[in-house]
Amino acid sequence: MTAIDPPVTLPTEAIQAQGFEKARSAQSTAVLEDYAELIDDLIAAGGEARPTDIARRLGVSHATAIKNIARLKREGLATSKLYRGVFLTQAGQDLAARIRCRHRLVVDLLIAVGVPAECAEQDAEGIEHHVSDVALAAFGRFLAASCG
Amino acid sequence: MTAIDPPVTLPTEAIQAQGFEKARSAQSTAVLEDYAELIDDLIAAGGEARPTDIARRLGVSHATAIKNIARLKREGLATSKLYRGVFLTQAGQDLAARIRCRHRLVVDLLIAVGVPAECAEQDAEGIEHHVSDVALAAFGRFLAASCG
DNA sequence: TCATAAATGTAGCACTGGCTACAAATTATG
DNA sequence: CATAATTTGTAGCCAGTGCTACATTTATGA
Repeated sequence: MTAIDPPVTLPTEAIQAQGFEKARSAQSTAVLEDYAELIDDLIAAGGEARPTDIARRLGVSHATAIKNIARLKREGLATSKLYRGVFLTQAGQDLAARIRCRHRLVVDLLIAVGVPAECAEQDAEGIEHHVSDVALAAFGRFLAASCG
Repeated sequence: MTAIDPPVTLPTEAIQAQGFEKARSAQSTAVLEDYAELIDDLIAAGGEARPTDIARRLGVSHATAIKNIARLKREGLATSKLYRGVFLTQAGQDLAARIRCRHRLVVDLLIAVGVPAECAEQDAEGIEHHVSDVALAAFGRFLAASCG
């Protein structure tokens, strides 16, 4: 294996900091995005999104799920009443739609460059929150060109 | 714009939870990885890595940088003495090398599918921590095939 | 119906990673 | 050399996201 040398010259501090800042900012909304998309999926698949199901699908405790659902409500993305299921507001549904689109494109691109499907699906879960609109557009063009 | 329907059937809870779990786990090490790579770069470029420079390049306060450097030391990835620069242990250097390799591959792949270079560089900062070894290998094969 | 199970919600804790403000040390400068 | 500026470090705060443990409500079934 060939060693990879560090760059002799670094990017400017401002440019580099901008990249890290974007990554941190993306991370802070990643949870909201995951929940919105999952709730939308659950409602579409079974008519309801219950905290326990959400928790199981995310692999967290139900208490954690409820706490994050509360944040969704604070941000105006979801609604719920005591001991009832969770629903998305219009803003929440819009967000879910954007995220789903993003998710599909990322998965398709990964598969197009040779990543096994199951792996693509799992990696996309972490990657999708960090793909900018510019990159996303490029993904779309690449896929259109490569597979019609 | 065509609407994208949610999937009628969802993946099993276990599989889906696994993807989210991987993303969370990747995130928890992302900070360590960023610091290790940056420290390595700074030392290579200028012979030393000072907390203030690290902070500026990451776009955080120096206090935050110092706190995270402390975590690097706790995890055995870096060393430093009072009022001296930061250095990487062998483990830290190994980590930095892996991350750099990963970073390069991600940037190259993004560029290969049509993402503008500056955008690729910034998006990679968030994406790189979520690319599995399997996907990384696929990236390498794709790049080798597409541009020799 | 009433007891039990399941689901939902609440409270409190830990860790991470931001921040500002202040203190100490080092470096630069007049 | 003494003072000022920079750098480094510390302390304390907040928000986010996990967790367990306990309380409450709803659903199930004997």
